[in-house]
Amino acid sequence: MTDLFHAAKQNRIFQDVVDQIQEAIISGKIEVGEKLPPERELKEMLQTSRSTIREALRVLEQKGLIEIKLGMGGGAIVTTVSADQVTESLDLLIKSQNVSLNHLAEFRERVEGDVAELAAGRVTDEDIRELKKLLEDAKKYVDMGIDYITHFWEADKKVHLAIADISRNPIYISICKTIHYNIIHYLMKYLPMRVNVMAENYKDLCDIVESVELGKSDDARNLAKGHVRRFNRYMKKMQDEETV
Amino acid sequence: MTDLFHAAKQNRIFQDVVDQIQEAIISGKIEVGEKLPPERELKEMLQTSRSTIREALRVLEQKGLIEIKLGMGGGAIVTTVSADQVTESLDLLIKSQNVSLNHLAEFRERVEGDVAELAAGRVTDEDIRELKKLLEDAKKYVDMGIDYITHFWEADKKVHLAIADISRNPIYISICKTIHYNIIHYLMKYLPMRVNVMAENYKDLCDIVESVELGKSDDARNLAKGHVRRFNRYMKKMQDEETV
DNA sequence: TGTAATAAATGGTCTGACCATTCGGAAAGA
DNA sequence: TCTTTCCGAATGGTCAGACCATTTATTACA
Repeated sequence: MTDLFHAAKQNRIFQDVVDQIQEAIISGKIEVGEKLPPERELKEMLQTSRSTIREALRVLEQKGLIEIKLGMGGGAIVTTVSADQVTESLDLLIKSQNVSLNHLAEFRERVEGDVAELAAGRVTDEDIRELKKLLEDAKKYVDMGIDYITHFWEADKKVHLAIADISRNPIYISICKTIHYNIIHYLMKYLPMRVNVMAENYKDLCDIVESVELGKSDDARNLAKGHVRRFNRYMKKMQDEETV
Repeated sequence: MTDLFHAAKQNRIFQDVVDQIQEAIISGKIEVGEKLPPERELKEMLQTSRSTIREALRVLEQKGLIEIKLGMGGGAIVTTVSADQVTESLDLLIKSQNVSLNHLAEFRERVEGDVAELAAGRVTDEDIRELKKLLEDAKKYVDMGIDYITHFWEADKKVHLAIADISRNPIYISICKTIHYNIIHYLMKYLPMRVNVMAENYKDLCDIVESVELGKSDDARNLAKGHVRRFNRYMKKMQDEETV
């Protein structure tokens, strides 16, 4: 029913099972948290075989509609659809379309700007406390020197994702996750391993957080955008030198 | 390997099969268009049972990595990953009511702005010809009146997607596709069925295309953003009235 | 030569068995 | 009586082997 996307391979029984269960979930006939009947019962209910039921469950699981637990009291539990599936498919898309660093960078500049802008308009005191804590972590790694650059990037990522959370927009949140998951590989490869890069980056983060705290949307946007852009330039430069 | 997202239910053999095949596909060891070995061979190669292989194939199929054909000469064919899976997951997310129209609208405003800006910097004469042709189509439906509003939205969508193409950034292209696929449902539901809405919209499109043609990035961005924003306001108003 | 019958390859389904994990309750011990 | 241990049932995971349905290639026949 939802699948306007696949050319309806007909006569696939498991697809019919998928459709029926998905319909039941989306329409709310089965609540989130509820358990589907065990495979052996579904088999009877739908007058089919267990293997067919299981293939259908694999599809539903991959769609993020159910989660399967082992053992007695286990089974297929209807889950709240999260952004994870969007993230995963976007991730696959990026990986297999050979999206270049430039494409990703161009996209990231704008997304991080948007997110910072939105966050500045929606931040709470609680959020600020969380951000400050994350900044402290980052600062720690800056002080510990270049050997901790990996830890620093982790902390940096956490700050960015925290800001994304503050945007309160699940689309931006999942997209930021995807970007960071994909960009880390480039960061490691192309960013110069110098202490002042860490320090510079840390300062940027502080500035962005400050604008967000003060609710200065435009500043937050521009700072975030500029921040990402500068690092994109670093990376591009390194990349170009490499290919000479 | 790609799945940092699921809590790694270990000891699931089919998951291991999924990972191995996915790795082979993403890394390019198997080219797009190539066929995977038949199930009975995979079974031997991976020292497992056919049902396990099949469950893995269901997952890969759902991920959009393979496509399965029946009969002799059929089998699992590696496909180019399209935006369809992203679209489908986002679609599910929206249906499960974790993403509201507001979230989608907020996101779209910015994305369309970005895309128009990029397009203005990269457009060719060829592109302009194509855009002008699409605008003519749209105009036709405007003139034909309110009964053709569905056709008009189709034409409108084509213009937006054409502009996305001109951005030359596959990430933006995929995301625009996803947005438009998901927003059409709201358009139908909430946009007032008045002729002047069509006319207004058409005029916006013309303005945007003109800025793109002239390479005025900032204008293009602001026009596109404003265009989307106004329609978001329309939709929000209708939605609010509905829930009173 | 062209068309129809046939065979072979391949995915789809079914059955029934056994294994692995988990949880609750029964049994054993303190 | 309370706690700990252990066993067994429920449930998902895997396996083997059979047969069906669809599609394509081949062969036979007119």
